[in-house]
Amino acid sequence: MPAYDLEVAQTVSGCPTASSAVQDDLGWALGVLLRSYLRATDRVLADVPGGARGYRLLSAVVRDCPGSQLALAQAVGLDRTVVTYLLDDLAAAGLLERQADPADRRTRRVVATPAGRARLAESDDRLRRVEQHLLGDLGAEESETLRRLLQRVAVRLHGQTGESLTCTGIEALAGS
Amino acid sequence: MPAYDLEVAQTVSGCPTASSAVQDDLGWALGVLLRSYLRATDRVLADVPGGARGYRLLSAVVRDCPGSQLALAQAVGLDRTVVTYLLDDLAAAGLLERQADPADRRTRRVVATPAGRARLAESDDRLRRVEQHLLGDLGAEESETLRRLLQRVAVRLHGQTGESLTCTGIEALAGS
DNA sequence: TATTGTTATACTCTATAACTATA
DNA sequence: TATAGTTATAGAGTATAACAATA
Repeated sequence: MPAYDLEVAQTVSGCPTASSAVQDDLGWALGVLLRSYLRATDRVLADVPGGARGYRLLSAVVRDCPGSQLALAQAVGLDRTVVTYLLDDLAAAGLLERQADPADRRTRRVVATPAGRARLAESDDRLRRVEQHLLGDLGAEESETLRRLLQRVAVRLHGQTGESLTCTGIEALAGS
Repeated sequence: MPAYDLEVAQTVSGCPTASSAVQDDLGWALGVLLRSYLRATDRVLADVPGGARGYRLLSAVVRDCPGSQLALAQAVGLDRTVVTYLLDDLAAAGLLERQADPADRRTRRVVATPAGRARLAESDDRLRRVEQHLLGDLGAEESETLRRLLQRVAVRLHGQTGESLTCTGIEALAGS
């Protein structure tokens, strides 16, 4: 994925010419798309403490059933110490609570509050709009084709890396 | 881009069910792809000092004609102080040189060495292979379709964000 | 006085390892 | 002794600002 000049074979004052056009390069397209994606999701999740990782955690709490923090950390693919920090912030914002577990007093059961569920629903909504916006002016059919192909590629890559399917796509944001 | 259960309407012990399947979600696919992309490029560029940003810089030096460090920084979208550090490492590795500019003794003209050009060529080669590997088992026709659609989307997004076309796709790595 | 490049300072993340309270 | 959660420490990375040398 080299850097590119605007034109294919532009020659500038004796310098070597660019070998590829922007239009032909997958890496460039992927880069632009992913960059836009990261920027947009970052902006959209600004009101969730911890940003993308906070969202991911909140999402897991709401959807994957509350469990211990350790189980939560593993499901989301974060270190347990990081989870502590993130939960602190999410709890301070009133989006979830740590409840005592009567069975094992070492563990804390993490439960989302109504406010947390509401915030999550809003975030989900915005994220869906972001996705639609990213695809932009593609027609319905093309859009569907792109989604399908990306899905195929992603499913295969996912199988290779052996990640937990419970994790969300935004997980990449953390660079974990 | 919510987190997902494996099944669409799996209900676990009274918890709310997951609302979407993995297969349908663009965000998830983009996340997986992005993660794989970053991992692969990171690995492939490990022998370039500064990693992806070092590569980007080296690439700009070789292809966009050597200029002042400031011009270089702007072309690549990095802070000039970071460029200083990166150039230090690239120069120490013998991939480029800082030459005095007879016209303006404040500026340094950055020029790639033969070793630098060779290293860049290798990196470009590997990056292309990475791209092909990412698309993996898509057929030739599908692969072409995906590239074309991504290209369309990317060109449009690119126009919206007003980035310099000289920048490479890997720029996303820096999270700039 | 403005500009190029460098160096220094501070701040944010992250990762590792200690610590506590239970079991 | 082992585990869940927390807190403390250290390191990398980044950003901001001060600095030296030219113009």
